Amino acid sequence: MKPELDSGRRSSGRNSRPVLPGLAASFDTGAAGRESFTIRELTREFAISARTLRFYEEKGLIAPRRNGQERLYSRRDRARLRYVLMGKAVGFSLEEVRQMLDLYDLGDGQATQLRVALGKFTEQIGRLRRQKSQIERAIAELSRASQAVETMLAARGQAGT
Amino acid sequence: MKPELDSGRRSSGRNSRPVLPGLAASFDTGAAGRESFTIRELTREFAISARTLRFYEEKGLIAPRRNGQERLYSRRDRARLRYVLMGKAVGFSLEEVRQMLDLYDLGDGQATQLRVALGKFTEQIGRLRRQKSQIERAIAELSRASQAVETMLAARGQAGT
DNA sequence: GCCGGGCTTTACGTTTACGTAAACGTCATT
DNA sequence: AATGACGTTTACGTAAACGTAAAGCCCGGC
Repeated sequence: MKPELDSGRRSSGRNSRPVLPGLAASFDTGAAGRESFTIRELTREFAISARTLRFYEEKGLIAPRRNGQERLYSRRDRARLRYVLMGKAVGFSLEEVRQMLDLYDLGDGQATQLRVALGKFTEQIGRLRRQKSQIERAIAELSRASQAVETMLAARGQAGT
Repeated sequence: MKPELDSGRRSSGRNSRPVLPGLAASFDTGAAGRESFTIRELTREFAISARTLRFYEEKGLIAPRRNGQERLYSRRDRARLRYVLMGKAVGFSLEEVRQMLDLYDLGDGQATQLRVALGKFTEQIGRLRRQKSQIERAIAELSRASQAVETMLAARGQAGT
């Protein structure tokens, strides 16, 4: 299954300043002050399930520290999460997002990493454009079909009169 | 997994007269003359695998008669297949296509059936439009991000000089 | 002492549309 | 008899991103 375009409905006030790599992370808008967050807080802020957060952790996307058993998310974890959600929203798979995050972690903001990310963005834009034109074709096709059916129905109506 | 928009690359000459319900089926263009087809012939004509054809049969989309063990596809089967592929191409799931085909089979071209199909078309157009605008948002987002990264790279370049 | 919440882990289930063996039958060649 | 090419059936595997139990730990409250 290809990564489904996320509906992009985040609920973080109006603070979401979407950009992406080494950008969203550094700006770290919203929820100022807070030092760490519980899993519930994040589920509420981003409107995702706890399962989802654990799943992301399992996939190596986020790595909150523990207070005994409990997960404690730092602001950095939260930033990464936002990055993940934004990545999803623009159609990246979690795996792709992970790769970019990993790169980003290596040496902060190195040119190479920026270029890699840029490449991925460009690629993704291409994929999206192709998808878009497919969708446009499909819409055109369906519109034609609808027209045809409507015509048929009209004919029936006439005949029935 | 949501039904992925098919690439829509059928190879049936230039004869594909796409419309859809009770239309494509009746026109039955191309490959004139032939009375029945083997599984291989259809795989070649429509560029799909034999597995796919058997799968469609398993799902109740096509029901070729048998010559012993061998499947023999009639022109009607072939028309249904084309309908299925076109349905896929505009984003319907096989299940949805099956429903429409079933309807169509009941009483040929009844107004009710046409209306049902029309409803599905309209719905699907709506879904596609929503997808399209999501994609447009994603593209815009990614373009912005690319711009930002390029700017950063440019800054690096400058700094390095 | 028990109840309700919230946290945890492990692990199987879901969806869609096939791919991919495995294993065998049937002809026509070679 | 062996090799291909084509056909068949049964049935498990795959991808992506979680959902959904099931079962247990720990805490405050009544």
